[in-house]
Amino acid sequence: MRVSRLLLVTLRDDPAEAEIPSHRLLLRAGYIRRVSSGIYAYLPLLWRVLQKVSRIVRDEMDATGALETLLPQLQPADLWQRSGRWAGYTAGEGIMFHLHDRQGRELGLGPTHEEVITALAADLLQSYRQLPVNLYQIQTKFRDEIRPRFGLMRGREFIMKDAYSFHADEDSLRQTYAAMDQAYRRIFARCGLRAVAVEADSGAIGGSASQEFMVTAEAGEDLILTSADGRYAANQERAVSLAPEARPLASVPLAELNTPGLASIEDLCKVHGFDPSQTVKVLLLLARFAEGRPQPLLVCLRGDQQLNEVKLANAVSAAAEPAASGLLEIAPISPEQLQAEGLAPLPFGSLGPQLGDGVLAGARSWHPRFLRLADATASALPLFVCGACRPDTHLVGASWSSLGAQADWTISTVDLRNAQPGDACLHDPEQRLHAARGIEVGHIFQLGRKYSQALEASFTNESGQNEALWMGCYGIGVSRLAQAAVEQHHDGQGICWPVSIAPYEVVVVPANTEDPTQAQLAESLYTTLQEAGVEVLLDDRSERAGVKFKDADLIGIPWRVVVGRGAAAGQIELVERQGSLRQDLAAAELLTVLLPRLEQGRRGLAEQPT
RNA sequence: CGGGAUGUAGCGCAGCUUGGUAGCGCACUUCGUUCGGGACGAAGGGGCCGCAGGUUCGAAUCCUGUCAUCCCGACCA
Repeated sequence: MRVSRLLLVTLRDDPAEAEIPSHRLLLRAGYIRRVSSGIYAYLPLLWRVLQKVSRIVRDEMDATGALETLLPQLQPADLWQRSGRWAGYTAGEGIMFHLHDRQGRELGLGPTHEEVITALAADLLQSYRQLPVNLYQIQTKFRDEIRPRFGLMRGREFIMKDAYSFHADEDSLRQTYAAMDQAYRRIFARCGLRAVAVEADSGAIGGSASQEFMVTAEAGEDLILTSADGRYAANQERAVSLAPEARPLASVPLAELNTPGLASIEDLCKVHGFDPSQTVKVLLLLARFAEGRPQPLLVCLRGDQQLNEVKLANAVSAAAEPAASGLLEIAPISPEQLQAEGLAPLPFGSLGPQLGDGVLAGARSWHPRFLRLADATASALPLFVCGACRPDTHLVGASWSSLGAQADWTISTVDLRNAQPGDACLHDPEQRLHAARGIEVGHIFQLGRKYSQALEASFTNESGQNEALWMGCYGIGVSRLAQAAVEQHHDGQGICWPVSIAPYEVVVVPANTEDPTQAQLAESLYTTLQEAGVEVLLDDRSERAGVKFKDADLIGIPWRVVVGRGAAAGQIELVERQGSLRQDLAAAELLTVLLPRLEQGRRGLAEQPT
């Protein structure tokens, strides 16, 4: 391709709307244009990148025996009602774009495809003989993100590869899950990305085991915690660790402490000389559901620990009354909300675990009893400091039994704390957790039978019995991956694409187009490279050399062939975008020198074939 | 949705405090010189000052409303 015909529009200044390097560079180098918040046009250069990523994804998926398909983006509401996800995905902070057709029927724009594929499986899959089967597609997904961000990183419209596998039993599911794990590692390696697999929360998708693939980069939205020995890696949402030991509280009889104006753990400890690990803090929250009444929560944590909201949401979903389903949100209870419910004000700065359900009596819409949860670090404290449930008063030397646990109320112990960098690991307390930031580019799930049961997708097993299908699902954010690659591979001059996903592999730059010798040699090398199967650009623009070099660096073409002063003597210069290689050589030797290196680059970080 | 910020030419910005009818750099067009790391000179073209009301003889500038975009939080590939 000739650069003069490429519609290459590069910007000299950083666009004000972009914050992180990859977003800035994709805009500056002419890869994307914003059409609306979270909605981008993929310009020709980016489309080539996306196609290359897709090709690698296809290649590896096909190699596992998965079948490519293409499912509708416009999906009927009733499918989602049957799976129980319509309300959660459309009401409140739901992310599904939805609309009515001319008949008044409700439709959603597919944010994911479990419902469609499962309905299809129910139709197509009858016998264990057809199993296992794994279907995948690469298409645009629509999600009305609460906050679109960072260009392609979190768009409202984005390209995703999603795969769904169906199995006769859990063991078969585990095998395909493992095969996907391996395929994903190869995909990211072939794309030239350093990615790490971490244990993950399953989120709204549901199911049991799940694993995320993170491209490590400063701008990543996720915090990942890993052990130095590499045996443990998890998203902080999910990570478990050993909390630091609590400082023991001197054994004193239960006593009240006057604490005017001390409404935070920090102030309380500062004034009275306690350590935060000697205190129990109590959070009052309200869980709202798609179905069922709001549930007040009383959550206890050791004073030095932080609440993990994902763990809390999972615990609440598991423990909520049967009538409640589709957890929408959990938020702190405010004095205004209490008033709206017709309830008396509560002493928020000095709450204790012993706060009785009586304070909820007469609530207009809420469940009249607290769901009481305590983190294990709080439950394990023999003696602690906590609020007395009266303004400006705390208790010293409290214990769970002295407060009346088991008698007037019970509290469930669950893991609710955030694991922190520096915490000891469970698998080996000598190992500490280290933090890194990551961009989630892939996520694989063992779904189990959640969707197949809801949508009645069953098959006949070997003994003639009908059984619900076992399912797995496996996603890769293709457009996000492209931007993640830029985030991981750039420098002060621009993008440094890995060869395997670069829009073009080589750019031939005649330093001076006016010089016929240079122009002719450049043309001839351009042809030679094309004939050798190389994806090559010829920068035939009548720009000065500096402009062409700057643009080549900015758009990140991995190899540059400069045809300059040495052209008359048949000498050219070969420059690698990333790294330091820069060598003069005879034009006739170009293929001999370049092709082996290109071939290596095309494999990305994947192992050499043996 | 809560908190913060910004909307002036394709991009980056100034002008707004103190109202007088819009400017700079880059990009674009033409000509000339230049030609290995974003050249120089000359001459041009391009603006509903986000939008709508209001105040005023007069509004980019003051007031009110509204829309859009970005950042921090909840969501996720």
